[in-house]
Amino acid sequence: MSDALYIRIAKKLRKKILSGKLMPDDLLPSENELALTYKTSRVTVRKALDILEHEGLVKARQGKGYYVQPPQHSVFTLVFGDNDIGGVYRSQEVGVEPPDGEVAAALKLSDGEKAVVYRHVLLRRGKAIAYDEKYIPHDRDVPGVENDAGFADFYELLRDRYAAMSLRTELSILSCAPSAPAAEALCVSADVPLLAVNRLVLTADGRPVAYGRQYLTPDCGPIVARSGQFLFQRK
Amino acid sequence: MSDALYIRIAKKLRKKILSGKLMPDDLLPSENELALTYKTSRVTVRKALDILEHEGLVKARQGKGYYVQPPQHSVFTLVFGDNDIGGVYRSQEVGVEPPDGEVAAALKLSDGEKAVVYRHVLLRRGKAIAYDEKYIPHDRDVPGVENDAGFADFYELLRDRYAAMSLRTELSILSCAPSAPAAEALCVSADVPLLAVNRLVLTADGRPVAYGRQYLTPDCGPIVARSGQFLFQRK
DNA sequence: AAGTGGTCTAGACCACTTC
DNA sequence: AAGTGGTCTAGACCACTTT
Repeated sequence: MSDALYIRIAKKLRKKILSGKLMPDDLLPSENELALTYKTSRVTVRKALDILEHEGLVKARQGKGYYVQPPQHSVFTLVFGDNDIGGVYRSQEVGVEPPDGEVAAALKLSDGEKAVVYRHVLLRRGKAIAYDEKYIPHDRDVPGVENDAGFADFYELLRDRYAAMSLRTELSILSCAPSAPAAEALCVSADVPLLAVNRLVLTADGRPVAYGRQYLTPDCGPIVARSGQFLFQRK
Repeated sequence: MSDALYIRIAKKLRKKILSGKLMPDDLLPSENELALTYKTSRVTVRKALDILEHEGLVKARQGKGYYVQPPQHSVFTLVFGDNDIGGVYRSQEVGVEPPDGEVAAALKLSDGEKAVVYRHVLLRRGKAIAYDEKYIPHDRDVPGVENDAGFADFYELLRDRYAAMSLRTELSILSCAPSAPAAEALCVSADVPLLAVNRLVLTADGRPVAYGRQYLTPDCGPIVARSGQFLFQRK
């Protein structure tokens, strides 16, 4: 191991925790003890412990010490792009419409307000496997209908109006029978169960700015999530 | 703000990024510049930048500087417990069975090997809203059938054999029509689309140790995921 | 050569917990 | 009072990138 010292210390402690040598709620050696053990400074030991704390393996309590945390078996990371089911998008239509009730509620539109709609069908090997609808509140000041040829994800569509870093999304996943337009676009009968993925895009302060619905056929395969929080690469 | 200095610095920089004052791929001031600006040491500035790097807002490049990262709009955090759909669990049956093909494949069981099965129905306000099956490879050495009265999650069932911290789980979410036993247990007809959540529990080195299937009726509501990585509480 | 981040030290003082 | 983690300093040297 030619890692930095604090990486090596973190690895050794992590191994003890993952192997069960240190069990949940156990107390780790104190920072001073670890500094003596590894013949280093307290600062370096703290860097190692910070890593484990970020990974959720350990929690520091002032005046007490570092405790091994019980595992978070209910937290999963799901990678699911607006635009990465895999396949070719074919634009179905773009237009300005009065939205249906679900969309109006999600976007908090009042009566009479309209939305720009982008509808696409996703093809894989020539077969329709998903149907995608995107709704953005219609704003007379903004040229609403753009990019009707290619496929754009939400953040491209909203780029001119919102800083990319300021938006977040809530996904809702449910099972449903296809709606009439979806059944037609996907060429499936009404009894094929589809996976519906609804996407609500919000500003940092919670105002809805866009709403999307995707209907996935069984050909898309399952949506997969892995336990553990997403960790940004720490070399 | 009576936060620590490094927290205050992180907040100011974070605000500039989220508001769009600093855009993706922009270069932040160097550590030395920031140390001068905030009249502090390089170490304290680094602590602030570390936070932003963990949040994925910024990335350090040696010899160059800190760059604002493009947003990760495809990464979501899903909280979905083995046992927290909400409601009361009623044990249906516990037994040792030859598993069906899907289960045998997931658990990599060879022909003739059996599995301990736990079946439960989840009730909410007296109504069946979910059906739950758990499979654990049958091992003669281990008392397989235990806890048949109450409901136990996977990590309780596996606690005696595996250190809690050493296991991870993969979820697969898909839409399906109910299987015959599920339809019967849930009292739904075969054309109600259900959400199926399959759960594969693995050791750290990838050996499967348990498999579960949950069938959720529309009454369970959608599965919800939020964009952004799960951040362990950093006070 | 000069500037950047990456690692590390040997202190200091504070706030909190336990005895 | 003694031990714990929390914050902060003022240096040092290294590796990498740019000029």
